[in-house]
Amino acid sequence: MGATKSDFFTDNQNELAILTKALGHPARIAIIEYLLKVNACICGDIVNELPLSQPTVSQHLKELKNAGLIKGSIEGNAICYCINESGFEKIKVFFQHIETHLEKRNNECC
Amino acid sequence: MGATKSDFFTDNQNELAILTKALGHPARIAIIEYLLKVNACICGDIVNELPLSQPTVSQHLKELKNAGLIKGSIEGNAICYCINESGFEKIKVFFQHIETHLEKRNNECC
DNA sequence: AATCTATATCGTAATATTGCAATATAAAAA
DNA sequence: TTTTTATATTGCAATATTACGATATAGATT
Repeated sequence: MGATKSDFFTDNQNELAILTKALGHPARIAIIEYLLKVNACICGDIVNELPLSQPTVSQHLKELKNAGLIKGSIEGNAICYCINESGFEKIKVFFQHIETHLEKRNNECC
Repeated sequence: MGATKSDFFTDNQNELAILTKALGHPARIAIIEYLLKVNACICGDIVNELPLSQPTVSQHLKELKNAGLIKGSIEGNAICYCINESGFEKIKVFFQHIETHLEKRNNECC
């Protein structure tokens, strides 16, 4: 027990959960917001920006990258990070789906 | 160690993290999708729909409710659950913010 | 009142996440 | 080549999440 029963859910449900879970931490929201502001930066910039140690920031970056929300490219001895649009595109589709449903039914809730 | 340093982030960052974190599990994505489909239902319906026990479903519903993504109203001895639009509205604003930024900068990434 | 139905809560085990010091890796600069 | 700079990885402790059996709660039904 304790492990998520991913096998019993659809690929789409698991994929969406991975994306939203990756956003489910204030540090990672802050990283995304920072990347939106500066467009691209290196890990050290984020370490200076956030109240977290370098290993912790590196770990959060790894999670965002694994989820497909950011991408990093080697730039000399540093790594340049930026938003990965395709990850956000998938979430966008999900929320558009929600929007459509909510607009149709006029909040005729229980 | 181990606890999230919420105090060091903005209210908005923490709020967004709570909302996205609540969506960060395939069972909870499945619950939201089911609620979109049927508009409103009781806990037992979701238990029949998902491969999870009643206590586990009840716990997931509680998390979605605490995050502000669903709401429940007492209906006899059952509880009727449905989508809470205001929660999704907040996430929508965040993603619109992202959209705007990504459109401006023409993916001139590193 | 006794029973049924529907949910919530408690307790607990398994697992995952968060955070950081210490250390490893690897390219750049001296 | 030694040192500096930038990032990743390892190891570990604290905490949180996931899941469910057992049980509690509370309204409906008989």
